[in-house]
Amino acid sequence: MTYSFDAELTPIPYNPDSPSVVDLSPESVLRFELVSEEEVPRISATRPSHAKKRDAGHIPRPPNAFILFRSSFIKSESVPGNIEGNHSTLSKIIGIVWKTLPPAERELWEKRAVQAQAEHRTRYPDWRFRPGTNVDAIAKRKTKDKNKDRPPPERRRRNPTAPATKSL
DNA sequence: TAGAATGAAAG
DNA sequence: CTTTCATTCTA
Repeated sequence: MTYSFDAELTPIPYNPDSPSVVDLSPESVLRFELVSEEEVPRISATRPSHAKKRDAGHIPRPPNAFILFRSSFIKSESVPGNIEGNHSTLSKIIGIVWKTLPPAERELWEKRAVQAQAEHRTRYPDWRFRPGTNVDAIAKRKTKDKNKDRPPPERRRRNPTAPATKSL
């Protein structure tokens, strides 16, 4: 058996001080930043994360490759706000772009996600993804428990893959 | 074991 | 609202 491996499999230069693995990302170009001290009160390490009002100290999950890509995409101002400032639509577009991304780039983002995970894990070694620890989730759970007899309305997400009456 | 669900960004 | 991915949870 002869397996052929790509000789250009990027050895991943693990440099603690080297932020970029491959200068293929737009961030590498984002070297200058016009940050007005006036505009920046003292955000310190407080992440903008406005996803949901969480108690201070809530540790957000590490971003996925897609999330990183989307953030970079929007940050890159690829789509001027005057064209579309709605992230809902942007997400759709970026989603398509993501699908059209070349495998190489996709892997690149994946590696970035892995790095983010590693960093996150280093910062919060004991952190763990715990879905259902939020009040919202708990409330939903209770609701489900009450209505556990009746299946919830089909969620408009993903495709149901028709179970095809699975008789057990 | 496999599917469901939640959570992440962000304006 | 919307995306995809990852991790967790439940049946």
